[in-house]
Amino acid sequence: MNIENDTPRFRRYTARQRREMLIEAGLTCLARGGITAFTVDKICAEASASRGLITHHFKSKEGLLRAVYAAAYDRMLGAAAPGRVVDADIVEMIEALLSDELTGPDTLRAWLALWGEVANNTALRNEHRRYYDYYHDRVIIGIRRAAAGRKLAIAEGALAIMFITLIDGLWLQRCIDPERLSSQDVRDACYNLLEPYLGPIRPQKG
Amino acid sequence: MNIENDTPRFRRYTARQRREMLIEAGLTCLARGGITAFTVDKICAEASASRGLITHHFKSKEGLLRAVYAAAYDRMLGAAAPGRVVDADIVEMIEALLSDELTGPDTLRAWLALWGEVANNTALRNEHRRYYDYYHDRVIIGIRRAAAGRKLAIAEGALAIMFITLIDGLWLQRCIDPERLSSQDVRDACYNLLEPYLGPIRPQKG
DNA sequence: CTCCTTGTTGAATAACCGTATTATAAGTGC
DNA sequence: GCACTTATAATACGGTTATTCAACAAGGAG
Repeated sequence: MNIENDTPRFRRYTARQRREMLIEAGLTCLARGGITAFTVDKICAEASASRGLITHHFKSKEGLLRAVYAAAYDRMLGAAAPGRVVDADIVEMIEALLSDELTGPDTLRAWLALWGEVANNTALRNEHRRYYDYYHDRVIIGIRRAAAGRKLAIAEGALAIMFITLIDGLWLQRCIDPERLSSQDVRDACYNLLEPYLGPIRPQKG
Repeated sequence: MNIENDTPRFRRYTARQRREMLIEAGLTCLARGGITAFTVDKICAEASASRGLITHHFKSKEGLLRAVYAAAYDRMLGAAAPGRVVDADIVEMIEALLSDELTGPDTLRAWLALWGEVANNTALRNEHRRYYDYYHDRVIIGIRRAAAGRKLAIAEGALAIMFITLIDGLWLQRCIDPERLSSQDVRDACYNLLEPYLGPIRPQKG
């Protein structure tokens, strides 16, 4: 039939490209309406793809969700841990974890939806633990360096737990009600937590 | 017809009783499977009620969700703020906020699901703000009392934000992965946060 | 130009969703 | 014991869900 139509009916991407498109669309849907909006129809519409593709590339919707979770964590760790914070400076780590890139409302809403799934999905929780361990280790390294040559009045591990927990809480609050905490409040909280134990680390203004 | 059957076909509760049964069932479903499991069918099955009752008593499923959120917050504040902590002792407040009653896995999973909805539902967010303001005020009172007669090196409001945020983060982490943080880790984090600013407040063992 | 792999489409399906509606009966006031 | 209110049950309905599957076509290999 449509021999005369010279525009192809669809674009054929590589498997890798299409997977990334679907993951990105999944994150967008999570940010837009939580796990309720993480729907085959909505995701495929967002990605301009047909319904069958999620099954084809990820075996199931659940498979896509796992890939989305891994991608979200990779972005967070990519911004906060390796590369640009390769020498694990705790101040750089704080600034990275509080950067607009990681704390935009859409990103945080997606995280909140994913956390909810981790709490209810054993397979996802195992994935979570691997990533969390890596994150935790990076923070400890940063704290250890910042405290170099000084005697800490607290175990590094305990301080790392407090720091990570505070970051999580800050993200959660900014997610639930973005207008509540200013970005200055958020930074102050981080430094106020660490400085009693690490001494002054707050970067000078200007 | 069934005149001979002397056991009534159903029990007729007061509106107040039935509402509480449905709210309780709603919380159970949220804890069991997140917002995805907050379903008319599942809730009514859990409450041993028929499907029409949610509409009848709450006008809509959304109405029940609002009631569930209010009930969850009332329980939290009831345990942590008034009555038993009427004189706003910060240590009692910490112990109440970390009590098994408030930090059981089911309770926390329900909270996580509710937070996800608050982030996506404007009507719920307004409700949230009212409760949160009250909670925040109680914490500030507790901090002010603990610091009585001493000069704080930090604003009460800033410390209250840090404290509330840390509690939120602790709940979140225990919710995502309950085996991660021991209850001792959780208590230590709270006291480690406050003591640099308030001085020793940790209760002695035994 | 032809074959073949595989990314893609979209209809079909069965299960489930929330709500509206109707009939019923339990409890209350009289 | 009668009438009335309303909590309850049960069904029906339109919409949405995830998944399956057969047909299709894009693009590379030869």
